[in-house]
Amino acid sequence: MARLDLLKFMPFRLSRLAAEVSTALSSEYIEQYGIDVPQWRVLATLGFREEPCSAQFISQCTRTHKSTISRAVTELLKNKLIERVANADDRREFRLQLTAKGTRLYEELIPRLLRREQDMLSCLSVQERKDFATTLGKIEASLDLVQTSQQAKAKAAY
Amino acid sequence: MARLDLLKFMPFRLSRLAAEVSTALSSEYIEQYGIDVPQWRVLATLGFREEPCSAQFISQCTRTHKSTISRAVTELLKNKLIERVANADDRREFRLQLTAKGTRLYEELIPRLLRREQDMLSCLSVQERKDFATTLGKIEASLDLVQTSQQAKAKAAY
DNA sequence: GCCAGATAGTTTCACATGCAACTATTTTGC
DNA sequence: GCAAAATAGTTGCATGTGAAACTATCTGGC
Repeated sequence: MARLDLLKFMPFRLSRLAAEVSTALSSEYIEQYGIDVPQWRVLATLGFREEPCSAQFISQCTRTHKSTISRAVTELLKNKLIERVANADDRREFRLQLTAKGTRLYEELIPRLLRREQDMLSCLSVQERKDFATTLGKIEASLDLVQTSQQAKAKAAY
Repeated sequence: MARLDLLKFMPFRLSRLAAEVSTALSSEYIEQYGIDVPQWRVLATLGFREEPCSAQFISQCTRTHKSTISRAVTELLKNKLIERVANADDRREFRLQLTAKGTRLYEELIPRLLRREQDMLSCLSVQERKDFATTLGKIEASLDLVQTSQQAKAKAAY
């Protein structure tokens, strides 16, 4: 009879690990700034990219449902952490960018989150971390998870 | 100015990967058997362990909230996939076990899920898989995620 | 033996999220 | 140039989940 040890089953382990890591990390911005995970993803995308982005773009590259992004954007606008400008070329679309306040928050948050990430990986050697990242990359690629705006467009064109 | 590429940020990558893997996998039992993830976790625990388990035990070793497990158990009982027997030693607790029907479903499901897991890891060499599992184990251990019934009890005793 | 606190399990509540329908706009095919 | 299809974004709805309150039972201190 086939048996399966849940604790050694990769999908379960990933799910459990991701949940734990996410909880540990999000406490950093939820408690202190009242920002939730979708809002953080919007800020992270806008802070990293140079130019303003559309909600659609953020949705695609964070792989977060567009309604979730829409609600996160609404909240961030209300708190004046981001602002949006109409796009003359396409009036369905808005360009989103960080406000000065949003940029300050972003710059305050990033070093702390990067430190937390390093803390969580501190149980690994430098080589192990590299290998782990590489392996994750292979799995992501095989599941077609590596989504850039270019690929998103290419896909849509299919 | 510190920047953070979400696509290279481990917490985000784990979250995205876990979600994708979970969706890909759960279609195997959701569509065909109408079983959701918490229900699957209950079945997997009961099928793997020899003896009947309490809901509490399942909750701890799957790290799933007890109310979620409670609801999954209710549903599984309704569908006669598991049964519960009163525990004479402690009448607050019920011992849960698979019914014949539940065992059949379990035995049908396991090989298919294991095959899916292997498919998802097929992009890795044997050595890479081993290393990946080892690395996950280290991170889990450092986050104190490796929960056995013994550890759970030891913790509770603190 | 009894009472306070712990524990197993259930249920209520609040809330986050995905889906689908919707509006407004743009693009495509003819 | 116009109708049909596609797209950006919003919103209503259904559902799943965690926190907390609750019931029933057990345990430990005295």
